[in-house]
Amino acid sequence: MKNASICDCEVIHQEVVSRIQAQMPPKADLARLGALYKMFADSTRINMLFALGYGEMCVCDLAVLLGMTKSAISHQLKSLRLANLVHSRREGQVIYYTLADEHVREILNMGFEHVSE
Amino acid sequence: MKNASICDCEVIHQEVVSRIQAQMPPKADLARLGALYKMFADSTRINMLFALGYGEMCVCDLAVLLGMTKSAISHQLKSLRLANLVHSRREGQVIYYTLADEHVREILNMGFEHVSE
DNA sequence: CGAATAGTTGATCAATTGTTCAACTATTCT
DNA sequence: AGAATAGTTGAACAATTGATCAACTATTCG
Repeated sequence: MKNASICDCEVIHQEVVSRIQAQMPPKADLARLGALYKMFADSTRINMLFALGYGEMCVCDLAVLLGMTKSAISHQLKSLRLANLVHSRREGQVIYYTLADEHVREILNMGFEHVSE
Repeated sequence: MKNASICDCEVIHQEVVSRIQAQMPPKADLARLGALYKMFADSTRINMLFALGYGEMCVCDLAVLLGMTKSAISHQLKSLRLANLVHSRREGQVIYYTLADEHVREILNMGFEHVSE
Protein backbone atom coordinates (compact mmCIF):
# COMPACT_ATOMS: atom_id res chain seq x y z
CA MET A 1 0.00 0.00 0.00
CA LYS A 2 2.22 2.81 -1.21
CA ASN A 3 -0.24 5.56 -0.39
CA ALA A 4 -0.79 4.53 3.21
CA SER A 5 1.28 7.41 4.50
CA ILE A 6 -0.85 10.13 2.97
CA CYS A 7 -4.23 8.50 2.39
CA ASP A 8 -5.94 5.54 4.02
CA CYS A 9 -8.49 5.17 1.22
CA GLU A 10 -8.73 1.95 -0.73
CA VAL A 11 -10.73 3.33 -3.61
CA ILE A 12 -7.98 5.34 -5.23
CA HIS A 13 -8.57 5.52 -8.96
CA GLN A 14 -5.01 4.73 -9.84
CA GLU A 15 -5.45 4.92 -13.62
CA VAL A 16 -6.99 8.37 -13.34
CA VAL A 17 -4.33 9.61 -10.94
CA SER A 18 -1.50 8.28 -13.09
CA ARG A 19 -2.93 9.69 -16.29
CA ILE A 20 -3.47 13.12 -14.77
CA GLN A 21 -0.11 13.10 -13.06
CA ALA A 22 1.45 12.64 -16.49
CA GLN A 23 -0.49 15.58 -17.91
CA MET A 24 0.24 18.06 -15.12
CA PRO A 25 2.57 20.93 -16.00
CA PRO A 26 5.86 21.13 -14.06
CA LYS A 27 5.38 22.09 -10.43
CA ALA A 28 7.62 25.12 -10.88
CA ASP A 29 5.33 26.51 -13.58
CA LEU A 30 2.29 26.11 -11.38
CA ALA A 31 4.12 27.80 -8.51
CA ARG A 32 4.90 30.75 -10.79
CA LEU A 33 1.27 30.85 -11.85
CA GLY A 34 0.22 30.99 -8.21
CA ALA A 35 2.66 33.83 -7.65
CA LEU A 36 1.24 35.71 -10.63
CA TYR A 37 -2.33 35.41 -9.39
CA LYS A 38 -1.20 36.50 -5.94
CA MET A 39 -0.58 39.92 -7.45
CA PHE A 40 -4.25 40.12 -8.43
CA ALA A 41 -5.45 38.73 -5.11
CA ASP A 42 -5.69 41.99 -3.24
CA SER A 43 -8.22 44.80 -3.47
CA THR A 44 -5.65 47.55 -3.36
CA ARG A 45 -3.56 46.09 -6.17
CA ILE A 46 -6.67 45.32 -8.24
CA ASN A 47 -7.73 48.94 -7.86
CA MET A 48 -4.28 50.14 -8.85
CA LEU A 49 -4.11 47.90 -11.90
CA PHE A 50 -7.58 48.89 -13.06
CA ALA A 51 -6.76 52.56 -12.59
CA LEU A 52 -3.51 52.23 -14.52
CA GLY A 53 -5.50 50.44 -17.19
CA TYR A 54 -7.28 53.72 -17.84
CA GLY A 55 -4.14 55.82 -18.03
CA GLU A 56 -0.67 56.64 -16.78
CA MET A 57 -0.44 57.94 -13.23
CA CYS A 58 2.15 58.99 -10.71
CA VAL A 59 2.37 57.66 -7.16
CA CYS A 60 0.53 60.65 -5.72
CA ASP A 61 -2.28 60.36 -8.24
CA LEU A 62 -2.84 56.78 -7.19
CA ALA A 63 -2.64 57.73 -3.52
CA VAL A 64 -5.30 60.41 -3.94
CA LEU A 65 -7.48 58.23 -6.15
CA LEU A 66 -7.49 55.35 -3.69
CA GLY A 67 -7.32 57.39 -0.50
CA MET A 68 -4.11 55.74 0.66
CA THR A 69 -0.67 56.95 1.70
CA LYS A 70 2.16 57.28 -0.81
CA SER A 71 4.05 54.70 1.20
CA ALA A 72 1.37 52.05 0.94
CA ILE A 73 1.00 52.71 -2.79
CA SER A 74 4.73 52.62 -3.33
CA HIS A 75 5.10 49.30 -1.54
CA GLN A 76 2.43 47.73 -3.74
CA LEU A 77 3.88 49.29 -6.87
CA LYS A 78 7.17 47.66 -6.04
CA SER A 79 5.52 44.23 -5.90
CA LEU A 80 3.77 44.89 -9.19
CA ARG A 81 7.02 46.08 -10.76
CA LEU A 82 8.91 42.99 -9.60
CA ALA A 83 6.13 40.85 -11.05
CA ASN A 84 6.48 42.75 -14.33
CA LEU A 85 2.88 43.88 -14.28
CA VAL A 86 3.65 47.60 -14.41
CA HIS A 87 6.35 49.78 -15.90
CA SER A 88 7.66 53.10 -14.63
CA ARG A 89 9.32 56.09 -16.16
CA ARG A 90 10.78 59.04 -14.35
CA GLU A 91 10.19 62.64 -15.39
CA GLY A 92 12.01 64.92 -13.00
CA GLN A 93 10.83 64.14 -9.48
CA VAL A 94 7.72 62.41 -10.72
CA ILE A 95 7.58 58.71 -11.54
CA TYR A 96 4.78 57.65 -13.86
CA TYR A 97 3.40 54.14 -13.87
CA THR A 98 1.60 52.22 -16.61
CA LEU A 99 0.41 48.66 -17.17
CA ALA A 100 3.27 46.54 -18.47
CA ASP A 101 1.37 45.05 -21.42
CA GLU A 102 -1.97 44.07 -22.89
CA HIS A 103 -1.75 40.67 -21.27
CA VAL A 104 -2.28 42.23 -17.87
CA ARG A 105 -5.40 43.99 -19.10
CA GLU A 106 -6.68 40.72 -20.58
CA ILE A 107 -6.21 38.87 -17.31
CA LEU A 108 -8.07 41.60 -15.44
CA ASN A 109 -10.94 41.63 -17.91
CA MET A 110 -11.22 37.86 -18.05
CA GLY A 111 -11.69 37.73 -14.29
CA PHE A 112 -14.03 40.71 -14.31
CA GLU A 113 -16.32 38.95 -16.76
CA HIS A 114 -16.51 35.96 -14.45
CA VAL A 115 -17.36 38.20 -11.49
CA SER A 116 -20.06 40.00 -13.51
CA GLU A 117 -21.96 36.68 -13.73
CA MET B 1 -5.61 71.60 -0.23
CA LYS B 2 -8.15 68.83 -0.07
CA ASN B 3 -5.61 66.05 -0.41
CA ALA B 4 -3.34 67.20 2.37
CA SER B 5 -4.45 64.40 4.67
CA ILE B 6 -3.37 61.61 2.38
CA CYS B 7 -0.79 63.17 0.09
CA ASP B 8 1.47 66.15 0.47
CA CYS B 9 2.25 66.38 -3.26
CA GLU B 10 1.42 69.49 -5.21
CA VAL B 11 1.68 67.94 -8.64
CA ILE B 12 -1.47 65.90 -8.54
CA HIS B 13 -2.86 65.54 -12.04
CA GLN B 14 -6.39 66.35 -11.02
CA GLU B 15 -7.93 65.99 -14.49
CA VAL B 16 -6.43 62.52 -14.87
CA VAL B 17 -7.48 61.45 -11.39
CA SER B 18 -11.04 62.72 -11.87
CA ARG B 19 -11.42 61.13 -15.27
CA ILE B 20 -10.13 57.77 -14.07
CA GLN B 21 -12.17 57.91 -10.90
CA ALA B 22 -15.26 58.24 -13.10
CA GLN B 23 -14.27 55.20 -15.16
CA MET B 24 -13.46 52.87 -12.26
CA PRO B 25 -15.88 49.98 -11.70
CA PRO B 26 -17.74 49.91 -8.36
CA LYS B 27 -15.48 49.12 -5.42
CA ALA B 28 -17.60 46.10 -4.53
CA ASP B 29 -16.97 44.56 -7.95
CA LEU B 30 -13.24 45.02 -7.62
CA ALA B 31 -13.34 43.48 -4.16
CA ARG B 32 -15.14 40.45 -5.57
CA LEU B 33 -12.56 40.24 -8.32
CA GLY B 34 -9.81 40.26 -5.72
CA ALA B 35 -11.58 37.48 -3.85
CA LEU B 36 -11.84 35.45 -7.05
CA TYR B 37 -8.13 35.76 -7.81
CA LYS B 38 -7.36 34.86 -4.21
CA MET B 39 -8.61 31.37 -5.04
CA PHE B 40 -5.95 31.08 -7.74
CA ALA B 41 -3.26 32.62 -5.57
CA ASP B 42 -2.03 29.45 -3.93
CA SER B 43 0.07 26.59 -5.27
CA THR B 44 -2.05 23.88 -3.74
CA ARG B 45 -5.29 25.24 -5.17
CA ILE B 46 -3.68 25.87 -8.57
CA ASN B 47 -2.53 22.25 -8.61
CA MET B 48 -5.98 21.04 -7.66
CA LEU B 49 -7.72 23.13 -10.30
CA PHE B 50 -5.29 22.07 -13.01
CA ALA B 51 -5.72 18.44 -12.02
CA LEU B 52 -9.50 18.70 -12.06
CA GLY B 53 -9.17 20.35 -15.44
CA TYR B 54 -7.91 17.02 -16.76
CA GLY B 55 -10.68 14.94 -15.22
CA GLU B 56 -13.03 14.22 -12.35
CA MET B 57 -11.40 13.07 -9.13
CA CYS B 58 -12.33 12.18 -5.57
CA VAL B 59 -10.74 13.69 -2.48
CA CYS B 60 -8.37 10.74 -2.03
CA ASP B 61 -7.23 10.89 -5.64
CA LEU B 62 -6.29 14.52 -5.19
CA ALA B 63 -4.58 13.73 -1.88
CA VAL B 64 -2.45 11.02 -3.47
CA LEU B 65 -1.74 13.06 -6.58
CA LEU B 66 -0.51 16.05 -4.61
CA GLY B 67 1.00 14.19 -1.67
CA MET B 68 -1.21 15.93 0.87
CA THR B 69 -3.63 14.81 3.56
CA LYS B 70 -7.33 14.38 2.85
CA SER B 71 -8.00 17.07 5.42
CA ALA B 72 -5.85 19.67 3.71
CA ILE B 73 -7.42 18.84 0.35
CA SER B 74 -10.90 18.92 1.79
CA HIS B 75 -10.37 22.34 3.34
CA GLN B 76 -9.20 23.77 0.02
CA LEU B 77 -12.03 22.08 -1.86
CA LYS B 78 -14.47 23.77 0.46
CA SER B 79 -13.03 27.19 -0.42
CA LEU B 80 -13.17 26.36 -4.11
CA ARG B 81 -16.75 25.13 -3.76
CA LEU B 82 -17.84 28.28 -1.95
CA ALA B 83 -16.22 30.33 -4.71
CA ASN B 84 -18.15 28.29 -7.27
CA LEU B 85 -15.00 27.12 -9.01
CA VAL B 86 -15.66 23.40 -8.53
CA HIS B 87 -18.74 21.17 -8.35
CA SER B 88 -19.15 17.94 -6.45
CA ARG B 89 -21.33 14.88 -6.78
CA ARG B 90 -21.63 12.03 -4.33
CA GLU B 91 -21.57 8.39 -5.35
CA GLY B 92 -21.89 6.27 -2.25
CA GLN B 93 -19.09 7.19 0.13
CA VAL B 94 -17.08 8.83 -2.60
CA ILE B 95 -17.44 12.48 -3.56
CA TYR B 96 -16.22 13.40 -7.03
CA TYR B 97 -15.08 16.90 -7.89
CA THR B 98 -14.95 18.66 -11.27
CA LEU B 99 -14.27 22.17 -12.51
CA ALA B 100 -17.42 24.27 -12.27
CA ASP B 101 -17.31 25.60 -15.84
CA GLU B 102 -15.19 26.47 -18.84
CA HIS B 103 -14.60 29.94 -17.51
CA VAL B 104 -12.40 28.53 -14.77
CA ARG B 105 -10.33 26.68 -17.34
CA GLU B 106 -10.00 29.85 -19.40
CA ILE B 107 -8.77 31.88 -16.45
CA LEU B 108 -6.18 29.21 -15.65
CA ASN B 109 -4.95 29.03 -19.24
CA MET B 110 -4.83 32.79 -19.66
CA GLY B 111 -2.53 33.09 -16.66
CA PHE B 112 -0.50 30.09 -17.73
CA GLU B 113 0.22 31.70 -21.07
CA HIS B 114 1.54 34.78 -19.35
CA VAL B 115 3.79 32.68 -17.13
CA SER B 116 5.13 30.74 -20.13
CA GLU B 117 6.57 34.03 -21.47
C1' DC C 1 -27.07 -2.71 14.88
C1' DG C 2 -21.85 -2.18 14.63
C1' DA C 3 -17.54 -1.86 12.01
C1' DA C 4 -15.18 0.17 8.29
C1' DT C 5 -14.34 3.74 4.90
C1' DA C 6 -14.72 8.59 2.62
C1' DG C 7 -15.00 12.97 3.70
C1' DT C 8 -15.76 17.24 6.69
C1' DT C 9 -14.95 20.35 10.42
C1' DG C 10 -12.99 23.36 14.18
C1' DA C 11 -9.11 24.64 16.88
C1' DT C 12 -4.37 25.59 16.87
C1' DC C 13 -0.01 27.28 15.31
C1' DA C 14 3.47 28.98 12.17
C1' DA C 15 4.10 31.63 8.14
C1' DT C 16 2.76 35.25 5.07
C1' DT C 17 0.72 39.62 4.07
C1' DG C 18 -0.67 44.71 4.06
C1' DT C 19 -0.40 49.14 6.34
C1' DT C 20 1.87 52.51 9.09
C1' DC C 21 5.64 55.22 10.66
C1' DA C 22 10.00 57.32 10.40
C1' DA C 23 14.01 57.77 8.01
C1' DC C 24 15.98 57.64 3.82
C1' DT C 25 17.35 58.81 -1.53
C1' DA C 26 16.73 61.44 -5.79
C1' DT C 27 15.61 65.40 -8.26
C1' DT C 28 14.64 70.35 -8.88
C1' DC C 29 14.97 75.20 -7.84
C1' DT C 30 17.02 79.27 -5.74
C1' DA D 1 25.19 74.31 -1.19
C1' DG D 2 20.48 74.16 1.04
C1' DA D 3 15.49 73.75 0.99
C1' DA D 4 11.56 71.59 -0.88
C1' DT D 5 9.13 67.86 -3.16
C1' DA D 6 8.35 62.91 -5.07
C1' DG D 7 9.17 58.58 -4.09
C1' DT D 8 11.39 54.47 -1.67
C1' DT D 9 12.65 51.58 2.08
C1' DG D 10 12.90 48.69 6.44
C1' DA D 11 11.09 47.57 10.86
C1' DA D 12 7.05 46.70 13.45
C1' DC D 13 2.49 45.11 14.18
C1' DA D 14 -2.09 43.32 13.30
C1' DA D 15 -4.71 40.45 10.35
C1' DT D 16 -5.11 36.61 7.28
C1' DT D 17 -3.87 32.24 5.65
C1' DG D 18 -2.68 27.13 5.06
C1' DA D 19 -1.44 22.65 7.14
C1' DT D 20 -2.09 19.55 10.94
C1' DC D 21 -4.47 16.95 14.34
C1' DA D 22 -8.30 14.90 16.48
C1' DA D 23 -12.96 14.41 16.51
C1' DC D 24 -16.81 14.40 13.93
C1' DT D 25 -20.71 12.97 10.07
C1' DA D 26 -22.31 10.10 6.21
C1' DT D 27 -22.54 6.01 3.67
C1' DT D 28 -21.88 1.01 2.87
C1' DC D 29 -21.45 -3.71 4.18
C1' DG D 30 -21.72 -7.70 7.24
